[in-house]
Amino acid sequence: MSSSASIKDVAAAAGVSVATVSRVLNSHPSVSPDARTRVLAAVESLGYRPNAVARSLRTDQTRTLGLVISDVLNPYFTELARSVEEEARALGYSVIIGNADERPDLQDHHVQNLLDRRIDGLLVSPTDGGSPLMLGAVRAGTPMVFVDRWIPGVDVPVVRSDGRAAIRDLVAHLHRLGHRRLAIIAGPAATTTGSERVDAFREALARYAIELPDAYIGQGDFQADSGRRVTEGFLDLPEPPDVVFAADNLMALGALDAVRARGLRVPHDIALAAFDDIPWFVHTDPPVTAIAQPTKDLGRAAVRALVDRIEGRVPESVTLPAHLVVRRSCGEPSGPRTSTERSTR
Amino acid sequence: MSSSASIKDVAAAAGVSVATVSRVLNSHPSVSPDARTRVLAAVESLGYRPNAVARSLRTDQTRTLGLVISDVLNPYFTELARSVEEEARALGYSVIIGNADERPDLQDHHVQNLLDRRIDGLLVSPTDGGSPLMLGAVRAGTPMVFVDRWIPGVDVPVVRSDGRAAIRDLVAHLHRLGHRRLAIIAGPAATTTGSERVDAFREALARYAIELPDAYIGQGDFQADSGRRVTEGFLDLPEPPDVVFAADNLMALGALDAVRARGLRVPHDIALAAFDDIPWFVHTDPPVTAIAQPTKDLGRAAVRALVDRIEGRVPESVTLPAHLVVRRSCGEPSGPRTSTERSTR
DNA sequence: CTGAAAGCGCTTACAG
DNA sequence: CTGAAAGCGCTTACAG
Repeated sequence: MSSSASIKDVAAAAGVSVATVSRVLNSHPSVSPDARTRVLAAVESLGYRPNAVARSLRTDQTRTLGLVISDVLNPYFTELARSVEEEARALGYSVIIGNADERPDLQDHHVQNLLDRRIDGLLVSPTDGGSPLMLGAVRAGTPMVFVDRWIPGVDVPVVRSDGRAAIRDLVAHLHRLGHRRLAIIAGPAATTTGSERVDAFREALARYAIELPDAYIGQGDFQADSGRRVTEGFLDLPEPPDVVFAADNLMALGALDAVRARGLRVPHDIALAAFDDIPWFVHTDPPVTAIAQPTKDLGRAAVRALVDRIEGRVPESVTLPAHLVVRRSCGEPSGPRTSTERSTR
Repeated sequence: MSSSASIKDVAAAAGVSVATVSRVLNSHPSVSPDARTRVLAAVESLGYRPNAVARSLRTDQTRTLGLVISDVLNPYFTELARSVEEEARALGYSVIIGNADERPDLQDHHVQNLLDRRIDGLLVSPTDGGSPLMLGAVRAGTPMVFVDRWIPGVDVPVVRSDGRAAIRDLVAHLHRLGHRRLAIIAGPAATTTGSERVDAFREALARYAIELPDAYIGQGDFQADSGRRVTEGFLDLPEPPDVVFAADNLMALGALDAVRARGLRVPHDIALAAFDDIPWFVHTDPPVTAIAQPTKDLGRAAVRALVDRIEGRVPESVTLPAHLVVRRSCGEPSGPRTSTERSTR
């Protein structure tokens, strides 16, 4: 219960002023070797650790980044969060994660909390089109970078991956396998990834003169339950689709649940593909064809952009390509169904 | 770039002293209705938000909890972290997560960082037997609670689940299916969950007069790669096991990778079971039999214990039971192999 | 009910 | 190279 030593205690023990202690702690050049030695000895023997709270108040920097993501339980965001933390640590920053759970109100709660704690910068993957709070923070000059999703019309660097080419590849793959009735489980239209993936899908279909009727666009929210619900709707259609493309991996999980609950089989009865690849997709029944993002690189790039901004350099937006990973959930890649265990990648 | 308003600005705008502003902000009873109204109006019009850093320095509390877990990428810990954050938020605390990645040095880094930031209390799932830093923090009186894993001989409340009964059920299930050569992929012996699960497994086997030879104990580290490596070793044995029980879900993933790489089939060639259940296990090929922990409840209980400790009440250790979820990865539950899609739970 | 003042633990011009 | 002093933005006895 020994309340920890303060800089005063160290100064007293070393026989110097607190200013000198502070200088050696911050490796300020003008300290005599003798003073330095005595201070270091005192620090050691007292087990002194500077109070980061006091330092932050004084210097007006917390060396902390805030990360507000849509859903920690989504393996994509978990990996993103991990990569963010690693890069931040390498650059001398800590990160506080806020989980918005796809709820704008929770997102605002976390943004406000992070701002109150005076984080040096904010990384956010917005759940919606931008609340007054978020827009206010941007206007107030809070260093910010959007990652994965962004808010159109707001002047903030964006680090994301472009899935258009991969979605074209996916549609080509599906078309080659003979699928013509293609449906999508979309994310919320208020998110960029929600609307972009639908747009890219529609454009890719157009190349084959295939329409994307409204009945084949299911409105999900990036969480498993919505994937389940939407898929049930598709299966109830007079003319169900041949393929369901889930705009994220959790909705794909929900789709699998729904298909299985009906006693149907993938890809025999209905094919499935997902945006965002995860390790488990190799082992699902069947292995799931997915579009993989360079998640680690995105996290790293986002932190670098934010730290550039914080430290007065010019941050850059970054767009990295995603790529298609073909497995067996849309049918056998070649000819009639065989038992080949093909693992592309 | 408007540097945010301070309490002084509010006081000036409201025509009162900063003390009065502070009082209304902290809902101190003795403030006149008139003063309160003027302060609130000033707060509103200036968009004032108290500086949490300054408040923390003054009150010596940050309303922040630290959570140091072994591996965020492990879905079990992700769910635990989420539950911890939810309960903490409900009680008015924020949480900073440190990811130790099963490395004692990283664990120490995070503990030190959290301590420097003066978190009010620490929740930890220790990666090892306890570093001098961790033991020192306990001795210094840092409010602490262990969750999932703990350090023997250290007087800190523990919130965890007891897998013994579930492991007995698992072994009974395996025995009933005719399996006699049972192997385990263990976690690090330095962790309690690492050693306990092996002990419980050995004890359960003893009830059937089955030995657990050293060759059937593979040393893993709770991460996927080790599960892969250990499983390869098992398969190379002159007499490979009938069943592999992975002590966590990531090592089970690695085991599946290894089995598939050999072109073998679960459960036909080798059966598989895992500690820690995850949603994907329903959809793997085959669905994986697993032991499920009440993860959400553990997170909640851990936060409550820690907050009890922080706020001067007496914290209690909590042990919750885990339970077996039978699926198809150990063979058909009844009679010869059928195609029944049984989903227990 | 209210304000002036001290103080939380630091850092940093300023003067020497 | 060093120390005294101011100040970061709050809270809280203390006195009135």
